[in-house]
Amino acid sequence: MSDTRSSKGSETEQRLAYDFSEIEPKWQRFWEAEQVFKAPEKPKKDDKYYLLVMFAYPSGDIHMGHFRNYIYGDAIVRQKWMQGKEVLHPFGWDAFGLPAEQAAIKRGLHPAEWTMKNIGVSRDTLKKVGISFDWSREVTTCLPEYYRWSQWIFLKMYERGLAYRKDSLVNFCPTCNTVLANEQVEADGNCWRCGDRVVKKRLNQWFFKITEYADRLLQSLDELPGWPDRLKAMQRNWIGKSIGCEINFKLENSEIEIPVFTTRPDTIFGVTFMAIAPEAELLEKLDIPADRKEAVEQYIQKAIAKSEIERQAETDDKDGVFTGLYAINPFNGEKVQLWVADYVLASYGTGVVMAVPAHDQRDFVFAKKYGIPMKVVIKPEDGEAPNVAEMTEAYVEKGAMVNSGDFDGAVGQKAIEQVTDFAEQKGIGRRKVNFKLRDWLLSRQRYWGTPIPIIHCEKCGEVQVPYEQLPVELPMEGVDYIPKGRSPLADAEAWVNVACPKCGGPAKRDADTMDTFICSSWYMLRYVDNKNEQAPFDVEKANLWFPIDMYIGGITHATGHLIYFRFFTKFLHDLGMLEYDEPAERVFNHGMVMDSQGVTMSKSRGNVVSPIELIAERGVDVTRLAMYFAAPADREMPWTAEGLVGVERFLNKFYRLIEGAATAGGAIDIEKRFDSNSFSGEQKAVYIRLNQTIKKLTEDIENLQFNTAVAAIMEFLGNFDPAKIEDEEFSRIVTARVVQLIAPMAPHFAEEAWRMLGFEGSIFHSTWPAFDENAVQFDTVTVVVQINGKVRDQLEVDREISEEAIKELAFAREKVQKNIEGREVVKAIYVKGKLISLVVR
RNA sequence: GCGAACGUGGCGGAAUUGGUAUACGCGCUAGACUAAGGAUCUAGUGGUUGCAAAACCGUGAGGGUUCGAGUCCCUCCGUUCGCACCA
Repeated sequence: MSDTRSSKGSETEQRLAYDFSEIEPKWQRFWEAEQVFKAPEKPKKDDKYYLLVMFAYPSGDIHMGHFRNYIYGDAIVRQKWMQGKEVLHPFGWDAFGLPAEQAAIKRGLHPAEWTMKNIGVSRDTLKKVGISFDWSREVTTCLPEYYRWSQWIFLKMYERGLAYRKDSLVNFCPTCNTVLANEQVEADGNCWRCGDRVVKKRLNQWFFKITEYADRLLQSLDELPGWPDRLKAMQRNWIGKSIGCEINFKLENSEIEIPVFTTRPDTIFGVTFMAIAPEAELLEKLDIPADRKEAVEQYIQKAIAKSEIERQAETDDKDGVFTGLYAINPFNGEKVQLWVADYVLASYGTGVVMAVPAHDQRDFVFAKKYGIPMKVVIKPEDGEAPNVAEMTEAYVEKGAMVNSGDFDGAVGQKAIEQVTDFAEQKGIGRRKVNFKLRDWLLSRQRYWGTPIPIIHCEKCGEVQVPYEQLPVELPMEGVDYIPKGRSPLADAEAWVNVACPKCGGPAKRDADTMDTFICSSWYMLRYVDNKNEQAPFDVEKANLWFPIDMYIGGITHATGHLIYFRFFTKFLHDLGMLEYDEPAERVFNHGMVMDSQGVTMSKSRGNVVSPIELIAERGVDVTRLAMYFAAPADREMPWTAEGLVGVERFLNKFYRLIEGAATAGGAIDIEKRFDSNSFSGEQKAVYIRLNQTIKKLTEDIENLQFNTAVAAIMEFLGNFDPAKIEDEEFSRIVTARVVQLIAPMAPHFAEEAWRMLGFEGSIFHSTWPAFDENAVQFDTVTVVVQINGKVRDQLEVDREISEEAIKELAFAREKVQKNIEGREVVKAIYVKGKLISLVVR
């Protein structure tokens, strides 16, 4: 055995039996030089495997969370290579956006400089940790060769009316000086980046009409069995489909119509007031009586000034103000008060609700507070109608209609249909589907993003930049990009002033940039053809590689990126550029890395563990194995350095085993077939255990159950002692097989071992071991004997023993006799190969 | 409030889906080898009782179904995550 107590200095005694600091870089260089992980241009459709990990935001160096994410994908693709698949495993950088810009400004650097520097550092690190990315496919979204095609897709959307501008009340972060998408406002109403309070502002902004795809985005979820249920549930919730009815009320003494959306048209006769959102545009059309005007205006101003957070905190306490106006219920001609109330959302439905306090809890609370009457119009099907005076909460269940004229007696869903039919016949309403999903606000008044390829001409209006003029490059010089509340590009005179592509007259470029989530909505397609200068990607190549077989990333993107990239995919499918209209067959959300106390790692808490330091100290493979082993891949992982100890010991043992097998000399014929009938007892046991382990590893890696995969190898080697086996060749083949099994998870170690055992070429071009289906079970099994549910004895029997024979054996046992003595056996159940259950009385 | 997931030794976690609970690893205890051990090897390690054989208890709590429940059903308790006035 070699002396391993060398080099590393006095502090860090080397723990491994081999010098990882020499071995690991050596194999990394080998993989790069031999292009071991280079994806083919055009794979064979049936043999391709596209594994995507979410690309990185280059905000510094990679951290433990990235590392965890990437080693999971890495193990899978390494196994796929060995299983003969043609693999695409690319990586890139989500390089535009606010965080980079802010970080750069803070350091007095240009965002491009800061970003490219971080990309360089992170790429180096990823190479040092030996992740098997095909670097020739690298994509960087802030480079013109990439964002040119983001602009191209934008224009395609624009041409189809899916990208449009409108005045809109938008989320605006005063600190970041920009508008935000709904998805970028945290649940508490604060900005996702700076955490400060978001306010509403009416601005002219660009939107993607993602709502046009709402139904398809929802429906396809049912056809994605490989997506986690939790994720699909979150998306369904976010899209939020409601089927209902739009009913037109009329303003009293006026031709103004007040449409409302309701999912409960069967409660129409119970409407006792209407409520309109403070921000609703309809409000501007109303002629508020003079004596109410001041009160109403004050209320509106107060409500709009309130942040989302305040309004959401008030779900129990609703307030509003009476407008002095009345609306007419088209079903019964009743006159009801029209209120302004901030519990009504301007952005959902029509911004007005018909309030039915007896049957809606919110309306109930509001009516109670302001003494507005209530009217019961629904009763339990087999019960009495609730008494208004005694109600402490709204009766929201469906039931039978009462006090509803000709509709009395109609029940549940049928009642809803009848009322809706009536409304449609009379032309006072119509069926309507509403979604919670809103159109995607995509423009940003910031510098560091993809310029929007639109030109505003005084004469021609909005004109698209001709395709041949793409990309509209983001100017690197001459822009003061420090945020001032309006687009920095608007002040870049040399850039913004252009000739109109249509009339040649004076015009200005649109000075907004695109939300970064646009860059990440189609990057998975650029990877298939990242150097294409004619199109975003080649259609044939995309169809060969798509769909993504496995997409790994955090759940944090559930209702953002993971919806957007589905939207883009469907759009490109509609353009005829993709056969598939869903991007990914399987999605896997890995858990987060926590510190040893179970607290999220963060710079501000100072509990961050650096993967770079860790691998420098203990080696990549040890760190990887410790992470695979520490917790199931989809769960939070509390990181402790103790976890490294076990895998270090294990790798040392394994290394010694390989040294032994290597010194035995001679070439190994790893495909040699054995006649298991000629095996000695111990040899046969090893053979069966090996086959069990191969089966386990084959399945566990495919299913991302790495913790049990590592355990299975440990268990196998714990029971494997070549000294007990006479057939030296057999032992060496077994050793080589186990090296193959661990290769996806400890790749450097495995390459080294592979070479030591006399093989040539990369182990990842060797063939993943097949298991012998006939040799995964032992001939004898342990059958336990339960008496009244308690285990009393166990028998070692032939696997195929008959039920009669084993019962006879069982009853003959002393321990069994002792326990059934003097009692009657009323039942005897035999579960093959597992147990006998006796019931005695 | 709604939705989802989870709760197993001192710790991280296993359990072929209803069939020997605690695999694998950490830690701990004892022993071996040593000048030495923070190296390595061997054995042990859920709890209680017992010299032992063995018995009883045991997967958040309580109940149920079953020959048999960590696993299925019901009622609670707790933790985590997501959504949150969507009419």
